[in-house]
Amino acid sequence: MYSIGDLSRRTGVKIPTIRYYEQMGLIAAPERSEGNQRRYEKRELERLAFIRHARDLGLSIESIRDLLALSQHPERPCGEADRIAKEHLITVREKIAQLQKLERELERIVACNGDHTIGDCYVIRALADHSMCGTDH
Amino acid sequence: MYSIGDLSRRTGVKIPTIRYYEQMGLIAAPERSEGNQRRYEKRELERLAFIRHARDLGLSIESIRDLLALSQHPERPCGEADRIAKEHLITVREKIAQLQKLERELERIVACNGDHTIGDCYVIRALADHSMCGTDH
DNA sequence: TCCAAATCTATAGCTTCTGGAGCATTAGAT
DNA sequence: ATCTAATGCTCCAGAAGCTATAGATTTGGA
Repeated sequence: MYSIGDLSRRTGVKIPTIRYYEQMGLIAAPERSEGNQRRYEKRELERLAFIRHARDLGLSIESIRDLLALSQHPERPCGEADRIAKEHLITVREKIAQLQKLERELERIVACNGDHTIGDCYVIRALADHSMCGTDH
Repeated sequence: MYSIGDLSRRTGVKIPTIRYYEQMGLIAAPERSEGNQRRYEKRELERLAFIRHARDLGLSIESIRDLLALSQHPERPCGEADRIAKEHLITVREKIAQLQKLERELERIVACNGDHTIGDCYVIRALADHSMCGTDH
């Protein structure tokens, strides 16, 4: 039996976050001690670790809910789980591409060395005038 | 004189967002028409375009507030503006690196082709068992 | 037994918007 | 001048995913 604090330490999920996940229905409401404190079993530790890992990978609460539901049915085909992961991979790749565009833009903007005044600062001017951009965004 | 709708069309910032920026103090409360509608000048159009551009580059409202304050003082040295942009570039690069780690992880996980069952699905197992990961996160 | 640490509930706040309800104003056509 | 469709107003709630606070209670160890 783990207290909520134990669970938090073992999974790295903060205590209020565990309670939040319970509220969101990602984990079931656990048994309570005589004094009404949450008491968890190993099963719930594993489930929370699963959630933590998926969150670390950037999956949304919604996707995780779906994956957890799927994992309750080991006999079903896994195409759906595969689809969720693949879809997420696509969004991750899009995000990377987007950020790399920003990186290039910022690199150009930051080329100013800070030894002059705001009046002719490239950072400020570049932000004020979109037409100075190299890429579209 | 622009109405809020004009401003929105010209800058690509949605109307409620413009009102939100006003509330947040990024743009000043403009003049009003007799009937209490917002009426903007070119100055405010430019300021909003600046904000839009900076947001597109991912700068926080706080950073933008600072940059706008700086731009009011063209005679001051621009080291601070430079610092804000450089700092942002660093966080962008960190985000990219983080996402690339996730990309590699997801690529490995997704290698499953969806033609079997949940019971032995690599997606599900990889999420359940952190030790299957190639990288730390 | 006593006390500090942990936990409880309920609620509000964070960030950056976005959307809706219900009503008022405006611009353009007639 | 009048009508009407589009636009604007304020206020409030919600989205995502937590985080923090307050004030009360429970727990575990000395």
